[in-house]
Amino acid sequence: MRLSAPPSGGLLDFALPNFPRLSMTVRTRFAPSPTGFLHIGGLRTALFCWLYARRHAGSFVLRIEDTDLERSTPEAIQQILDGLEWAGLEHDEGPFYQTKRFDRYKDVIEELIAGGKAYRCYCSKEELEQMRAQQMARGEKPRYDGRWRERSDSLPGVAPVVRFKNPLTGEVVVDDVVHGRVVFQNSELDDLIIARSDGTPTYNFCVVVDDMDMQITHVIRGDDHLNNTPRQLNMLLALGSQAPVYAHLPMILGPDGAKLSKRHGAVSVLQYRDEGFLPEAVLNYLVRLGWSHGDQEFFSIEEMIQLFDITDVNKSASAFDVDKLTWLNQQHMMRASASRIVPVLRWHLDREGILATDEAQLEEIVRSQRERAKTVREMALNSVFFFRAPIGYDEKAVRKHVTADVPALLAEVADQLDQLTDWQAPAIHQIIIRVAAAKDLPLGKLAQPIRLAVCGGTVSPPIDATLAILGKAETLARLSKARSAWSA
RNA sequence: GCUCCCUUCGUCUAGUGGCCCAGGACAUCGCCCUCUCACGGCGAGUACACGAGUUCGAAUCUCGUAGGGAGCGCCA
Repeated sequence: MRLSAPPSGGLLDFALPNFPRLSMTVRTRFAPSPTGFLHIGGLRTALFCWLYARRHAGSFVLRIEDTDLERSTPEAIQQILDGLEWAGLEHDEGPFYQTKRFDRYKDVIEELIAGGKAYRCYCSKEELEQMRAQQMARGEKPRYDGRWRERSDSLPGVAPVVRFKNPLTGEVVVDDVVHGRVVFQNSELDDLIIARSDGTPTYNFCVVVDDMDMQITHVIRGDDHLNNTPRQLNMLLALGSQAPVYAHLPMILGPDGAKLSKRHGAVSVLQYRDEGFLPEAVLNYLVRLGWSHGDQEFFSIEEMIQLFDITDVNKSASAFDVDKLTWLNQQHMMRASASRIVPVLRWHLDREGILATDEAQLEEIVRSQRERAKTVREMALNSVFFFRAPIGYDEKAVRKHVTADVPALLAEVADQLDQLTDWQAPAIHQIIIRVAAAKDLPLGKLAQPIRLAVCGGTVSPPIDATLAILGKAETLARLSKARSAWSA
């Protein structure tokens, strides 16, 4: 049985705790909490989950962990959805919202209490705080001491929390795909709260119920969760479920090696889109953080799917390096088909207030600009002159390149270009070198003034290609305008 | 404080006992190409955290030390 995506917003009722797993179809999930934007770390986790599911023809489930009613926002949910969509990490099921599954959690909690596997605790927050403070003072690990574990009475007027009865002895073994065998002593764990005094379930508990209900086979997440795993495993076992495969990914650090946080280098993945990065480049960069395939640096999405394996993932954290991302971005721009880049370029031009409609011209721009731009945004910025005549000329460049003979030289070139019927780069090239040769000038002495005249600056694709894209009429108009500006 | 995790060039990494006085990539620097800017080519410097042990032989195995990180919440 495969679960198909239920109609959006519908209450999920595929709660099948003891339902035997009928197939070994891989099922991964990405489970962000919507308390902020999706950043690069979250995207990498999502990518690994997605790749693993794709590689094994499994399902990638999206689950929104919004049990923290205080901090979850609809805007954050939308941001996450937009980020994943931009990256192309489409999910097969979901998004499922934990807030829509409260009834299910409540049932499981009751089941646990009835089975003697959980109990109500009437401690006040103050009481717990005091307990922790005392333990810390004694140099002990702060943890709940189980004072209500064996009680069955209640405190009138006090709303209790529900705690999971964690085993007191023995050990929990997490066979992690990335970290290997990690052993935890149950004596180090305490009875964690699974339902707050207002009745709402807590994170660690919801995760367990969801992973079980959604029949997740591979839990791939950040290794900041490694410490949570033994608790979750104990609950899973108490619910009679079998454990999924765990893979705890190393964290991504900021450029300086410090933890990536909101105020420290972490930005929304959508910002990378705005800065002109291609999603496939960002994914390529991310897949190489903690994973490698020999010396290969460049991966298409297809190659990633084909080659990625969770068992090859590294254990150590890695620092985010924009320079390498930028290099990869250019590599992807250069290797992609021009038609792949055109819509992105158009989007960035649009943001500059330029409405570009000529598809063929845009393709030419991509072809001539992509090796001189590291991002599509940079490409757009460098290409503005194709759409808008320069409003002025780079002064320093004028001083350097516009000598007394330049106006006459431009007139000569303009005359010859005017005769040209075949407005193509090779023919334009012939004219320019012919004029330069006739005047016994190196090509640069002529190309730079022309460039300055049509672009306003000294940077552009090769001059023949530039003029070819610009078109005959526009080229002649700009040459004429520059000539009069420089004749004075 | 306690528990758990991590440690190869500045950065991402290759490396699973001899092929490694450590390979690739980004970045840096130099040279070449060149109509600008790039792309591209060639080259240079830079790393096995430290200490013991096992072994004929260790980046690779073991132990310890140091450093970094995570968790210990009625946050996720």
